[in-house]
Amino acid sequence: MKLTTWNVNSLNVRLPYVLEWIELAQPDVLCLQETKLAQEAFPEAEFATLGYESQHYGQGRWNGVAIISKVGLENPSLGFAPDTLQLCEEADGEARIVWATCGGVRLASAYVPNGRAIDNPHYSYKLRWLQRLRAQLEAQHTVADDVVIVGDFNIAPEDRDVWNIDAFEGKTHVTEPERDSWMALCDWGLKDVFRQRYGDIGGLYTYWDYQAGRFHKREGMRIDHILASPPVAQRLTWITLDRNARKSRGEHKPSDHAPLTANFAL
DNA sequence: ATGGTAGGTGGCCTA
Repeated sequence: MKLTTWNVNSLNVRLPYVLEWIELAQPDVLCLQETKLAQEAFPEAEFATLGYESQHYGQGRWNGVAIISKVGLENPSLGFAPDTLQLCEEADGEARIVWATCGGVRLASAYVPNGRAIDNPHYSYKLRWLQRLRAQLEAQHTVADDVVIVGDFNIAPEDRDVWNIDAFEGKTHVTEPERDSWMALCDWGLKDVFRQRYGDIGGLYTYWDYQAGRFHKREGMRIDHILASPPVAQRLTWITLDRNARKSRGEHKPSDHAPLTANFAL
């Protein structure tokens, strides 16, 4: 199974680019974040033409996540499961996670809240959101299951996952509570399969800010991730980052994130 | 120390 995660920063703007990329890369499953589309505005037919089923969870304006699959798409579920509500303080009205079973794997496409700033209420929302993700994992799965959570986590797990840790003093994405929330997912049993494959290598990023020429200066962050349960992670054959997709090409303007693709012998 | 850019929206917010 060839599985891709990609924060497209508006599927409305990016659709031609995404369709072209699908034809070139031929993923079995493509998980998107930041579609910024209302539920009814999702271009389901465009993906169906290429042989893919899809499940979108959108609210328009902001957020929006999708799973697009040519290896089946069963038991879709939008948002967090109701039975984990009691484990957290609040319902989540934002369209940030969608689940489906594709090719025998229980998959989630997730767009973790950004956090904005440490003193912003959105930061504590981010931490609670991650807590609830862990709670749902615990409530519904065991580590022996084939479970994969992919998406934009808005967390750089280690210092080498940003271009210069000193530039992040007092900033979100690298704080201890965020990294603790990340570790809680890893402690449950999920594996960061990019890190599994690339060991100690740093300087490999999935996101570059549009501002200040960050991409051209190679100043990025590794914040998009593929987390797999042990039975799936063991079957990783390769994982690759399409950095070229971050470049402008002719008519195409890029997302600020690059697609990350893992292949599993499934 | 600030701003730089991109996208959606509607007379700024989010990233």
